[in-house]
Amino acid sequence: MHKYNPHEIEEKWQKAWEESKIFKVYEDNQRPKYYCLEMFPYPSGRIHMGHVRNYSIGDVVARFLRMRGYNVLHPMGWDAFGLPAENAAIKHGVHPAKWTYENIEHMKRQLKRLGFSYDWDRELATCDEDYYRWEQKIFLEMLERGLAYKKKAPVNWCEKCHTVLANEQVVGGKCWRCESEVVTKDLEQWFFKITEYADELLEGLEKLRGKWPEKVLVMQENWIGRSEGAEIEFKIDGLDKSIRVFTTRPDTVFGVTFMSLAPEHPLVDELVKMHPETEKIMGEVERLRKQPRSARLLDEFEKEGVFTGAYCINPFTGEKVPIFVANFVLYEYGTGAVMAVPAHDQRDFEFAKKYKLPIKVVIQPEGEELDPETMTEAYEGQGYLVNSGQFNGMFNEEAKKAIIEYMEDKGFGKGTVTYRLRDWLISRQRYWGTPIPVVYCGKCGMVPVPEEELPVKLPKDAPFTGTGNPLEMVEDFVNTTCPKCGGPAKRETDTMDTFVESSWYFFRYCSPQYDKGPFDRKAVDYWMPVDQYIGGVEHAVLHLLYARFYTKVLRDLGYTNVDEPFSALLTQGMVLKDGRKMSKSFGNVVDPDSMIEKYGADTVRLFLLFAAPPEKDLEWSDQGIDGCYRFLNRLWRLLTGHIDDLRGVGRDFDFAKLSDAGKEAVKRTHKLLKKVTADVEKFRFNTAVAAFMEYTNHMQDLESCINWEDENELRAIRDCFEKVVLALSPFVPHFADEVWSLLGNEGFTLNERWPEYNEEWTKEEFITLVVQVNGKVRARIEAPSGLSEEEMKKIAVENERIKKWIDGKSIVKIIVVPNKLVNIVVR
RNA sequence: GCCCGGGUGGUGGAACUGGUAGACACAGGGGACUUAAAAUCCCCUGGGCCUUGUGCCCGUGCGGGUUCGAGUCCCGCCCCGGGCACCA
Repeated sequence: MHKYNPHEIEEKWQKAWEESKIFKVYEDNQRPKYYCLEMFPYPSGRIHMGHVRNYSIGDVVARFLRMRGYNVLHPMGWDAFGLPAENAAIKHGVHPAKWTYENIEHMKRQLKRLGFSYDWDRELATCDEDYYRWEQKIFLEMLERGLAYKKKAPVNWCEKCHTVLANEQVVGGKCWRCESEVVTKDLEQWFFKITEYADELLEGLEKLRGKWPEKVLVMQENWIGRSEGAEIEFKIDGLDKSIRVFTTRPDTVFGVTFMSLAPEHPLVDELVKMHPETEKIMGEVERLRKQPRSARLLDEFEKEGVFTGAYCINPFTGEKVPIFVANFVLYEYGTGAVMAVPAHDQRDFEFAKKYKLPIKVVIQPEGEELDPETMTEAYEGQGYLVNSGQFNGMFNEEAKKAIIEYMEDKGFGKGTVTYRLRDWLISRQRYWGTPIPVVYCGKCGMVPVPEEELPVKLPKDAPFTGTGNPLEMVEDFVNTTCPKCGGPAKRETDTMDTFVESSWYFFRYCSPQYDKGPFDRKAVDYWMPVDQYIGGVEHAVLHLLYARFYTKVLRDLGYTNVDEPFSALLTQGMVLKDGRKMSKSFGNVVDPDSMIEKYGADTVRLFLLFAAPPEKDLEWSDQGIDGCYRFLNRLWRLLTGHIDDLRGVGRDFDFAKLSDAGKEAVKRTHKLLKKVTADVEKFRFNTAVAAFMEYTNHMQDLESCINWEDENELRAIRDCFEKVVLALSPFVPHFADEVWSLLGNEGFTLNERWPEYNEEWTKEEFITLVVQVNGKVRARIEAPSGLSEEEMKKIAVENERIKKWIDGKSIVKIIVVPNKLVNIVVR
């Protein structure tokens, strides 16, 4: 008898799979397609446990569906552009490309050691010219359509690193890398017009309800932040201009007592000139403008404002309203101007108290009299309008509509919708990214690089000094000729945010070598959308929103008719050690390689599937994985213990002629198959693995009772074991293929059909009849299954132990749950 | 503050649609085998009580409620995790 030797068999089967190209897939209209995708990794150097968990889950799904007759696309690749590569270049002098490709090499070997069923012929790296050239082409088309544009915008800028930082790279107002203060700078930056799709991105979420985690849907909803309201124009007193405000509470417009403008608002300079002490006020405004944006966005940051000296006119009341500049007003949101109603907005209330501005109540709640003199906070609830002219007495929700209608009629306002979502800033002043394919000509201005000149390649050599954008310093790259006039021109040196690459890689997988466009329409029509996407919840908004947006853009550019890329989403939890995320700094990293070394890949995969349901965080346990290894050894001994007897016999057997133990074994097997099938369908891998363990325990008990001399019995057991092995295949594929072959079979379990179970044999002959008296369990009785209600009642009532509880009492009623339970209600 | 999750033994987690709470595993205790150890196998393992039984009582964050019956449904709290947050 062979001992379970994971390393030997894993190496053997991985080689066999590779040689037979078992994971290669093609479009095939004869079979239903299934696109199973896991988020591709950043090639940071080594695979970590989080990846192994993610990909183990994906592999079960892919292998299961393939065995169920689907044509499964299961690709893998590399999200290969990004800052760590450039940091490595700065720190160790390795070229980002060398660093990245070496990491890919290593991580690919690690993934292969884990036995995942990827079609490696579809592998892609986003830093390949063949990949990013198509991204440049799509960019040009977006530019043409106005979906990509350049504008001056306030951004986070680190003086020391001489580069723009994304919001998430600003930690507590400081640069995450050099810890120097981040300032706000107005810079020309490239944006994608994601706001144009705000409504569609919001509505699209409805289609995904039930198939994406609710949490992710809600996060995207919040992020998009649609709010309905109105825009109202306030004329400036003594100036032929007006201020437009956005408000969600047009019903409170009669309560406006001042106006707040964002410091960046373009009218501010002009208004301040109306103040007698222009210079002093301008100084104050400048001070507010210099407050870092990141700090201004914090809740605790002190709210302050400056009176501009100017007034505007409330179009409803004709009242003069003072105009303030306030640091809490965001220029990017709404119109950058807010009508302040201190009685009904807490922020305005606090501001009014601070600067001693009037408070005017215009909404009265029922059964309560609001008095501006005694109010301690704003009343933001509903009520009836007062002090509001012809709208007095109206319920405020009604008044919203009436006031909007009135304004639209008179032409100084309208109902409108605003979003929190901003356009996507995609410029990065970094080397290791996709170059933005435009040039600047002194004569022609900004000129797109013609398509036939793509790709705009990253220059191989660039100085990685740690300051400034290396691309700017490569003369050969920067200096070029204008495609329009042939004159001297400068290249754009910004590269694209790496989230752009990950926004369409799933399309590229469908035809990764296609050289006539980003992807082959036919292949995409066949494979897309992704049927099951699996990855970490940390991408709930960023990547998953960008990818949805980009898909809609590709659709509108005519590349596809898919408008939601991921039909279903599973967000797996993190892998923790000692209750926290694994990290080098905390020294609690468990290295997958060392675990594979110790137990083999199958054990590692099995533990990650068993230790927690996929969507929950998983606590790594050295003892836990040990338990999984012991289980596989026990299972191995069970399945191979009589292998020489089993190998020679057929599979057809006569159930009726089996021994009791044989019958029991067959029934256990079919019940197991039923349970595992149902669990895998629902992604409940942890309970599926538990079912295998339970099965193994029971079969060990039966082992000595089974008649190993009887041919019919042997045939039955062989059939059972083969079915079990097939069901194990998605979980522990090397183990399964080895036992499959020891049982005398050719080929791979992955090419076999998922085992069917016989419903007849999953039925219990006997049940435990639970008898309750007044809802408390008082007896458990072994009884044949399928009894009628009357028979169950009879058994219950006549039971000795039950009699004790019901004698001398009157039975009020008896509730029967067929095949399960009887509850006798007595008084 | 708002919005999502979640709270079950010493631990990770089970429990279909309201019907036996604690499957499976880990840890712990006891035993078998062994000169010994490892490996393996067997038994016990939520708390309490006594009359040691096929026993009784309590027990799924807390307090109420609905129901013959609640971990599961409803109401009100507490705690933990995550997300958003001066968004007008």
